[in-house]
Amino acid sequence: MKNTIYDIAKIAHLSPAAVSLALRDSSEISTKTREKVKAIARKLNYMPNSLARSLVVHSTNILGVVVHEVNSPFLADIFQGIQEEANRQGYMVLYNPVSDSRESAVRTFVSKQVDGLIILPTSKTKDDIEYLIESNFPFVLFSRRMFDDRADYVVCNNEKGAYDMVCHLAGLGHKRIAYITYPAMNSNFKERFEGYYRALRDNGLEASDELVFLTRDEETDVPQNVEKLLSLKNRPTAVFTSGDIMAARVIRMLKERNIRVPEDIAVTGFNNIELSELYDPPITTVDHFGHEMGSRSVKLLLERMSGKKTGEPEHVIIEPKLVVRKSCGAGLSWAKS
Amino acid sequence: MKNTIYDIAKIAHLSPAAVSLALRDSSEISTKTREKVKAIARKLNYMPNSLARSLVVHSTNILGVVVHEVNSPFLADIFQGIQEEANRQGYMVLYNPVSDSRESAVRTFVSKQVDGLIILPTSKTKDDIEYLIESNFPFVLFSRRMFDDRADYVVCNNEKGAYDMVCHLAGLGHKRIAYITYPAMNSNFKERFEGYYRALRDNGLEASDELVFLTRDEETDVPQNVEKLLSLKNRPTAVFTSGDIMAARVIRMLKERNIRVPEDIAVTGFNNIELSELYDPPITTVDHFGHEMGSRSVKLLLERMSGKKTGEPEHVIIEPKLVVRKSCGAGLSWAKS
DNA sequence: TCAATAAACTTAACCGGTTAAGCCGAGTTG
DNA sequence: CAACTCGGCTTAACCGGTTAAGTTTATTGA
Repeated sequence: MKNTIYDIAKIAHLSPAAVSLALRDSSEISTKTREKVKAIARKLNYMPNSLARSLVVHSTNILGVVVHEVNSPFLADIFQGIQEEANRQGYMVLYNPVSDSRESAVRTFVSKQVDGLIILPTSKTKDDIEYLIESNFPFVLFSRRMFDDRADYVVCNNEKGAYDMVCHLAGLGHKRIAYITYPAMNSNFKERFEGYYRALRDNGLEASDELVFLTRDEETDVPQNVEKLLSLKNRPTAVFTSGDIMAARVIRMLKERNIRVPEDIAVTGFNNIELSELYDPPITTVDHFGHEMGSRSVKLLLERMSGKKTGEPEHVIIEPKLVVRKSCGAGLSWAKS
Repeated sequence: MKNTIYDIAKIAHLSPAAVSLALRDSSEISTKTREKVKAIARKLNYMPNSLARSLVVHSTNILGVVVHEVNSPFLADIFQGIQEEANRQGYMVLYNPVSDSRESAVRTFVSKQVDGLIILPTSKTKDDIEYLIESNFPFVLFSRRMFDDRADYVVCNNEKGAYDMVCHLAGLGHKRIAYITYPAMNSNFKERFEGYYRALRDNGLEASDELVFLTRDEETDVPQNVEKLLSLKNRPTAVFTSGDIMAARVIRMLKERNIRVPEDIAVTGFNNIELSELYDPPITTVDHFGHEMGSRSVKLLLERMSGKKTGEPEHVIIEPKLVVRKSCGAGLSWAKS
C-alpha cells in the first residue's frame, strides 16, 4: 500500500533517480519514460513522502503560527488572511500548542523545520524571539509592536484608529467621552490610549481620569465600570471601548438599565469583528483589517524567506478605517445640537 | 548555526548513534556520557531535526484538520477543542488549504505524513474519504454523519437538539412555530428538520410548509423570509432557526420593524456560539458542545491510531443541551396563557 | 580460572527522497 | 575518422536522524 519511488523504479526497470526526475517533470528525462513512470505511479496510487523530500531540500512549505490566545474573535480574520495567503503561495499553516508550557512553541516549530514563523508577540515569546534573531531564522511579528529595530512586523495603526473614532464622536457633538479599555499591557492598548487623548486635545475636550475605566476581566469588571460610569455626576454621553465584545457587553448592560443606545449614550468599539455588524444596534467601530494584516504578514515573511528582502526590518502599518453604524448615534437629531 | 548529532559526536568523541541514544535518555548509555552529550548539545544550541526522526520512526506527531469553510463561528470552539486535546497528547495540528482546489487537501496531508486526519465531511471530500478507507489511513469525521458503517465519527445529536428546542417553545405556549433554516444539504440540517417535525407532532401542533423557510444565503434570504413570515395570515409567535447567526439576523430584522423579541415573537438559535450569549436579547439556543466534539474527535482518532481500537467504526453522539436565555421569552407572563 | 553475561558503545543499514557527477551511445563537427 | 556534444539515464552520496546487530571491556558465576 505504501509505495516509494523504488517500487516504481523496479517495475519500470529504471533507477530511482530517473523516477524522481520523471515525476517532477524534469527535462532530463524522455517524454516516453516520463509517461511510463507516471502511469505506474498512478496505478500504484503512489504518494511522495514529503518528509524525505524536505529533508534534502531543506524546506517544508509549512509556516508556523505562534499565538497564546487562540480563540480571540479578533484573531479570526487574521488567521483567515494568513491561511489564504499562505495557501495561495503553496504553504500550509501549522498552529502552535495552545497551552504548551512544557516547551516553547517556537522551538518545537524550528525543530519541525517550518520555513518561517508568524508570531503574535507577548511577554512569553520574548526569549524565543531573541533566539530567532540570533539564529537568523525568518519570522514576522503581527498585531503588536515589539522589537522595533530588529524585527519585521505588521500592525494596525491603533493610535489613528482610536483618534479617528474619538474625533468622530466629538464631531457628533459629544463633550464627555469615556473610555473603557483593557489596561495598556501592550502596544495596541497603549496606542489607543494615545489616540484617545490626542483626539480629546485636538477637539478641546476634557481628559479626566474619571472618564477612563480599566477592565481586566470582561465578565466581572465591565458591570462594575458601567455602574461607576453611570454614577458620575456629569454623566458621559459617549463611551468608546477598546474592543467590540466589550462594546457589546456595555450596550447590553446599559439597555438592561433602560438606557437607550445610542439615544441616551453612544457606545463604540474596535476591530470590527463579525459580531459588531450583527449586533443590535449595529456597532460603530474601527476596522483593523485583520484579513489584510494576516496576508501582509505572510507576504512579508515570504519575501524575507526568499532572501529578496534583506537588511533593515520592515514595518507594515495598516491604516484602520472608521466604520460608522448605529451605536454611535450618527444621524440622530440630538447629535446635531 | 545548524548543528546535528554528528557535530556533537565529533566534539564528544562518540558515535552519532551514542549521541542519539544519550539525547533520548536511553538506558544503554552511561550517565556520565549522557550528561556530557547534553552539555555539548546545550552549548551548541542543538535542535533535533524532526523530519529526519519522523522519516525513520514513521510518525510526525501531527494531526491534519480538513475543513472547507474555515471561518464559521460554529467551528471556533471545535477547533479549540481539537487543539487543546491534540496538544495535551503531544500532537500539533496542521490546517488544510482553505481553497486548495489544485489538489486535494487530504492527499497533501497524507504526503506530509500526518499521523491522522480529522475531517468535516462534505460532498467534496467523498473521494478522499474513500481513498483513506481503502488505504487504511486513520481518520475521524466530525460534525456530520457520513459513511456511517465505515468510518468513525463524532457528531451532535441534532435531532434531539431541535426536538428539545421546539418542545421547549411548545411548552411556553407557542402554537405556531416557524423554522428558518439552511436547506437540508447535510445530516445536521436534515436531523434538525426531523427534530422539529417530531416535536410538533408530539405536542399536537400543526406542521405546515408555510412555516418552514429555506435560506441559502443569509444576507439576502433572511430579510425575504422574515417578510414572508410576517405577512402570514396567522402569524407564528415563535421562530426556531438552525443557527445563532441566523437567529441574530432575524431578531434584528424584527426589531427594525418594531416587533419586540421575545414579547411579540420568540426567536431561538442553534449551536450556542459566543455571540448568542452576548446578543440583545441573549439568545436561547442549543449548545452543540463544540469543544467536546473537538476533543472527542482527537481522542477517538488517537485510539484508532494506536491500534488499541480496531474493528467496527465507533460513532460518538454528543447530547446537546438546551440553553434557555431571553430570546425565547421564557418566564414572560404571556407565555403562560 | 574461564566461559557467560551485562554494560556501554560502535558500525552500518535504513527511512525515501534529491542531486551532483559520471557514463554511454547517437549525432554533429572539423 | 577522431573529437566533441548532448540527451537520457545510472551511480552513489547525502539529508539527519534511528536502530538492529556487532564489538569491546568489565563483571559475574560456577
